[in-house]
Amino acid sequence: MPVVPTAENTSFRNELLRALPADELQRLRPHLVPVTLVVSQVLHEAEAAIDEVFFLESGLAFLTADTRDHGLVEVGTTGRDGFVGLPALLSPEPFSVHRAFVQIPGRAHRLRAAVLRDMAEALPTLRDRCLRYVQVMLMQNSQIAACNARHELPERLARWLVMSRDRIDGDDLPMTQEFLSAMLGVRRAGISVVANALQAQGLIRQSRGRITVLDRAGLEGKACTCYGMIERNRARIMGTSPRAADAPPDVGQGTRRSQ
Amino acid sequence: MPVVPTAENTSFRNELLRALPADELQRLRPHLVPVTLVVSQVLHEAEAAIDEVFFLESGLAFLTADTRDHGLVEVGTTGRDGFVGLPALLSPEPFSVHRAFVQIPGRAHRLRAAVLRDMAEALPTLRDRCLRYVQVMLMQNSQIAACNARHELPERLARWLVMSRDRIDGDDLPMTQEFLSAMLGVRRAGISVVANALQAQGLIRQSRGRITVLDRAGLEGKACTCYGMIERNRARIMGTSPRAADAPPDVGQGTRRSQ
DNA sequence: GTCTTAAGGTACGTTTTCGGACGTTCTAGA
DNA sequence: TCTAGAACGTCCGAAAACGTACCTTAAGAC
Repeated sequence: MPVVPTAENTSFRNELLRALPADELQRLRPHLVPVTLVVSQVLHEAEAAIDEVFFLESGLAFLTADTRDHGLVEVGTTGRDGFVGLPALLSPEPFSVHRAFVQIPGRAHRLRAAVLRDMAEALPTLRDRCLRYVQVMLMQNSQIAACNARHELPERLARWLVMSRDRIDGDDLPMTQEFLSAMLGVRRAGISVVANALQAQGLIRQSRGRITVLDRAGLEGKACTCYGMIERNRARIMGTSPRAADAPPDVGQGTRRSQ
Repeated sequence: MPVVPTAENTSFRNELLRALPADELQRLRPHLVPVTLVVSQVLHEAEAAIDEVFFLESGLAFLTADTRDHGLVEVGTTGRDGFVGLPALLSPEPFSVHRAFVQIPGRAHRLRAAVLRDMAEALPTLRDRCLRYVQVMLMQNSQIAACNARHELPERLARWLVMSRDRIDGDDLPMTQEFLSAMLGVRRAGISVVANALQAQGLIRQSRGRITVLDRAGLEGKACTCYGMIERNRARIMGTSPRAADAPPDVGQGTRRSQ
């Protein structure tokens, strides 16, 4: 995704922060605290107040909803394409419905929720990018809802792997079958069978607690249509080009930045 | 449904509008166009621009996501507890990912998307209430995603009926089994079996194209935990009391707010 | 090197839902 | 009043996923 680096934004890899003009970044920067994200770190506990939000630079975080009787299920994924702590933008006493935790370690910029709220008030581009990301998450959540209701495990797993792979550097996904089964809301044994099928086709390679994507395009071919829906809509909402390997050079939507 | 809108009867039934102070309402009112919502009316087409948003006064609208290969699935429900057209608040060229349509006829106030955007800029309470509702939809979407992945049809249908019932006047839900099956993403035959079981237990009564809730509390008892999660979180986000049967007083037909 | 344990492969019967079909009943319109 | 079609109840075999269990294997601790 070629974004021309300027003197101000070169240090950021987060896609929301990279989109900010120099003056906004200057206002925001003093409040950003660089932090390291470690595996299993909980960014927000479910049904707890949100004091700080996180703009990811690398690594991957998952949001899970609780069913009470049947464990947690993944409802959203955030990498450096967004930030964790959407409610900070949406209400004055923000609290997280979901549990947000780190699965793939990395770095982030931490920011007090109240500061983000104030800053979004003052900085139009920041607000625009963040609210667009809210819309992305709305879309992602609901597509996952439809996907969970309609599509079968092989397609869902493939979609999930591609989406995760898209949001990180490299092809290694450090996650166990146990973890995948929890995220998709199925049995571990089911993941085992499907993952072996994908491996037999040469699309992934499994080792213990790690899955390596060998053929991203092939894997995308196995994924359900939801992958394409999510990526296309995400690109349209954010005003960027889709990630898909075979994507045509999409004629930019309104607020396409120069490149 | 004879509602007589006298010139003085300007009080709103929409919960977002009811929460506005007099001055904000006065600013907003000239832009509100009262409209009638008829069955099957499409408020927003999927993947199309949003020109107008709708604050429902009565009736019920559903949002559906498209799976491409397996039809539409319900991902959200809006009655007079909210408004249809969230993206109007989130981006300058709003477009709807979902198809939004009317299932239960009623009335609404129509508003140009651009006007809502401008008004939300100027009117703090309006913005607050609407953004809170965005958070409610985020929460609702993701709980439905988890529910679709984990819970079985009987519980999901019960939840769905109670949630719909909560958002309208009375106990009659004008919808066919065919429709219900599409919303929940299952076969019609499955709905038939489960609905008959609920009827045998005296919780609902079915006629052609209509389901009457006979025992709301009993039906809630059959619903999965997601009902409680959604209602509790909705109340917390909006700052109102939960709708549940055992809730404290001030809950009659929906949540009454005084200003 | 050994030991411990988490991670993963596989198998069993069972339950749920599927896809499809057919017949019945009610309702709207000719 | 009659009729076509929508709405619904029911049934079938098939497929998917379930819950559970047992065993093997690899990685890390000592």
